[in-house]
Amino acid sequence: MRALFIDAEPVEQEGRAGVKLWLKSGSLVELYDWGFRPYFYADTDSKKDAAAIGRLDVKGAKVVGVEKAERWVWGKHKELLKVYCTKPSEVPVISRAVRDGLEIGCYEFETPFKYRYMIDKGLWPMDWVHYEADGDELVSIERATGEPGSLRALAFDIEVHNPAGSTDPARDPVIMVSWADEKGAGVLSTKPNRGVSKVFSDEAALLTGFCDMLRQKDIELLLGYNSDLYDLPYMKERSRRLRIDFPVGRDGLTVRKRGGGLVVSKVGGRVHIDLYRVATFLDRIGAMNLPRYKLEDVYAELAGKPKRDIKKADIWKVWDKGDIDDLAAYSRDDAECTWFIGKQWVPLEIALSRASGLPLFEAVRATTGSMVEQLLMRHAAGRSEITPNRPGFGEVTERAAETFVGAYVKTPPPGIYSNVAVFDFRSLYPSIIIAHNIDPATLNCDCCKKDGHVSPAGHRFCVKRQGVIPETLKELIDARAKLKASMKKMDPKSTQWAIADNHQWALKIIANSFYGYLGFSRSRWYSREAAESVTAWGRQYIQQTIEKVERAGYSVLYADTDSIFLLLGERKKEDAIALLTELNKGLPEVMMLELEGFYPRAVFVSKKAEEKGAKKKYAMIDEGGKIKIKGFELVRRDWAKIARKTQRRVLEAILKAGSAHKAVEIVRNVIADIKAGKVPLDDMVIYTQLRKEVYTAKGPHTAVVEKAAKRGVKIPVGAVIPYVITKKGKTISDKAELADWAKDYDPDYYIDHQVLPAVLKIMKELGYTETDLKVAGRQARLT
DNA sequence: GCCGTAGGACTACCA
DNA sequence: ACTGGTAGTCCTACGGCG
Repeated sequence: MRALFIDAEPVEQEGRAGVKLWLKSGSLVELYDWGFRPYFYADTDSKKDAAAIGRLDVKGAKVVGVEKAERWVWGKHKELLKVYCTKPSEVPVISRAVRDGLEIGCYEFETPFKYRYMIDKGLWPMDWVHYEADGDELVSIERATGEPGSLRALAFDIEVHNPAGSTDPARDPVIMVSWADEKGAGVLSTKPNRGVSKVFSDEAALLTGFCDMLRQKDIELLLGYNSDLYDLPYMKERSRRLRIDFPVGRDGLTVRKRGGGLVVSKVGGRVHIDLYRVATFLDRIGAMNLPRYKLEDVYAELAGKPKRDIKKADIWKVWDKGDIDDLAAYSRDDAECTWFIGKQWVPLEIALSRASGLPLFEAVRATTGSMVEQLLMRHAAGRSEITPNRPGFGEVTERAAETFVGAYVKTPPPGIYSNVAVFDFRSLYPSIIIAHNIDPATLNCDCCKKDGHVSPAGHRFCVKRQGVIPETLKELIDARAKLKASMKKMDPKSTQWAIADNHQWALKIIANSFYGYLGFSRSRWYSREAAESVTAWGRQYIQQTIEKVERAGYSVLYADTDSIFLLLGERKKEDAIALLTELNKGLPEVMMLELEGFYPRAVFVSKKAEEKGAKKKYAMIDEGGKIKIKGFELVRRDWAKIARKTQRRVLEAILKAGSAHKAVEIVRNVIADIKAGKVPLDDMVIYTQLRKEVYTAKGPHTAVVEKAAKRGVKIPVGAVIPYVITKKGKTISDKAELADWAKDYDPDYYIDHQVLPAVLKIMKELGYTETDLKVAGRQARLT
C-alpha cells in the first residue's frame, strides 16, 4: 500500500512497547509496529564491559541485548556496543546506570524514540511510504517517492463571553466556535441568529458539536491562531469544568508547558498548526517584519486589506444585547482569515517538515537550530556517525562565555552618491563550510597535519574525509540549485511551481542556519573553532575582494559581511560585470560573487554622535524606482509612525525627486501638525516588545507594564506593547502610557525625540541644521 | 540641588 | 533559546559647580 507518512508516537500496551504510526492513504490510518527495540551506544569494546552491561537490572529495567557496532565518534572510527532495552522509557534509566555505575560513556541515549524510529526506518514526514500491514499491525514499511501530499484542513476560532475584560475559563463560557475550510465557513453558537449556522442548547453541546464536526469532516489538519496558548487550552479547561469529554482529536489533547512560557497543544491523531507560531518563526528568520503579529496584522499584510474588526472588549456587550449579527460575522471572519493565512503558510511548513525530517507538528514549533540538528542526526546515522550528546548545563555556560569574532563591516563615508553597484557572495557562510570542510569532527584530524585547510583563525580541517556538516549542507544547496533550475521550466502560476518554491525556500532557510548552529552554545555539533573559522574565512574573502576591486580602480563605499558597494563613477555597467567575472576566477569552485544590483542613487548617513559614517544604515533607489532602505528608524517598530512616515517621505524626496527643498517642506509641515495637535494618536504609538520577566533597568515600556499591572492587567512576556508618550509626567517613562489609555500626546517629545532625530541625520548630509527645519520661512541653503 | 555626561541596560536592526 | 556587529534611546550614577 502507498501512503503519506505523517507522524509516529511511542506506545505501551499490555507491557509491550512499540510505535504507533499515522499514515494517510485516502483517510488516516493508524498502525502499530511492535518489532522495534530502543537502544543506545556504550563507548567500550571490552567483553567484560559488555557482560556487565548485559547483566544490568535497574528496578526491573533490563538490558535485552548487547551487540558490537562500528561507528565514527568525532572523526575517529571506533568499536562500540549497541545496548537494547525493552521500552523507550528504560533507555535513560539504563544508560544512566552505565554512565554513573560502570563509568562507561554513552551516546544517543537521549534521542526521542519516535525520531530514533523514523531515522532508522528511513521515514520522512509528509513524504510517501510503501507499507504492508496485517490488521492494525505493521509488517513492513519503506520510503517511496512522490509530490508532497495534502491533508484535509479546517481553521477555527472561538469567542468567549468576557464582561470582566480578560477571560477566565473558571468563569467565562465559550459562546461561539467558528470554522472555515475549502468548502466554506460557519459559526456554531448557543444563541440563534442569521449568521449562526448551527445552534446548540448550551456550551457543553457547543463544544461537543465542534468535535463532532471535526470527526464528520475527518479533519487531519487543524488550523488556529494562537490556539496553542489560547483556544485549545481554553476549550479543554471549560470541558473539564463542565465535566464533559472534549474529543477534539482522535487520541486526546495534551497541553504541555515548555520553558519560557511556551505552551504546546497537541491534538492526537490530527496535526494542529498554530499559525501564530509560523508568524513568529518568519519574524525570527527575517522573512517578515511587522510591528505586531496579531491575526488582523498578519491578515492585513498577506491579504493587502484590513480585516473586519470588533474591539475584543466589546464582544460580551454585543452578545448580551442579543443582536449578534456583527459578532457572528466577526467570528466567522476570524476563522476565514485564519484559513486564508493557513493557505499561504501551510505549504511552507510542509516543505520545512520534509526538508528537515521533523514531523509537521514539531516543524511548526521548531527553531531553525532544531531543524539543522534533526537533519544532521539523520545524515550522521546514514554514515555510521554518532550523534554527539547534548551539552550539560555547565558546558553550555562555558560555551556561552567564549566569544568569537564575527563579520567585517566597512565604515561608509556619509553622503549622497550616484551610480552604485552592489556585489555579493552567494551563500557565503555555507560555501565556506563546504569549500573548507568545516566540521567539529574534521577539526585537527590526524591525517592532514601537513596539508589540511588552515583557516585565517589558525584552525586546521581535514581534506580527506568530508564532515557530516559539509556533506549535509552540500546536499541541501545542490538540491536547491536543481529545484531552482527545474522551476524555470514550470508555469509560475502552477501549483507545481508553488510547491517547488516553498521547497527551495525551506532548503534555503535550513542551509542558512548551519553556521549559527556551529556557534550555538546548546548545539550538539558546537565548535567555537569551526564557527570562528567560518567568519575568519568570510572576512578574508570580503577583504581580499575589496582590495581587488580597489586595485581595478573603483572606490568601495561600503561592505557588510558578504556584500560590497562600489561607485561606478565614469564606468559602465558592463565594466562592473567584467570585473565580476574576473573576481570569480580567483575564488574556490563553490564560491560565487554575484551582481546584486545597480542603484542610480544612494544615501549614507553619519552616526548621531560622531562624524563617522553609520554602518548598517542606508537607502538606495534602483533603476526601476524601487527604494531599498536598511537600518533607518523607519524600519524599526520602536519608533512612532509619524517619525517613520516622515523619514520615508524625506528619503523618497531625495532619492526619487532629488529635491532637498521638498524634504524641508515636508518636515516643517509635520512639525507644525504635531504642534497643533493635529496628528492622530495612532501615529504616535511606539511598539516595544517585553522581552524579559525581570528588569534591572527602568524604561518607558517597563513603566507601561507597571502601570497596567496596577490596573490589574498583566502583560505577558513576549507581548509587543503599544504606548504613547503623553503630556502627563516628568520623565519619558512617567509620560509613557498604554496606547488604549492615552488621551493626548506630548508634542515636544515627538518633535525633538522622534521626528527631528530621524530626519536630521539625512538632512545633515544636505547641509541643513536643526533650526532650518524647525523655523519656518527661512531660505534653504542648498537645493 | 542642578547640570552635563559616561556608561549600562535594553531593543531592534543587518548580514 | 542559531551567530556577531551595530546604532541608538533612556536611565542612573557621578563629578563639578556654587
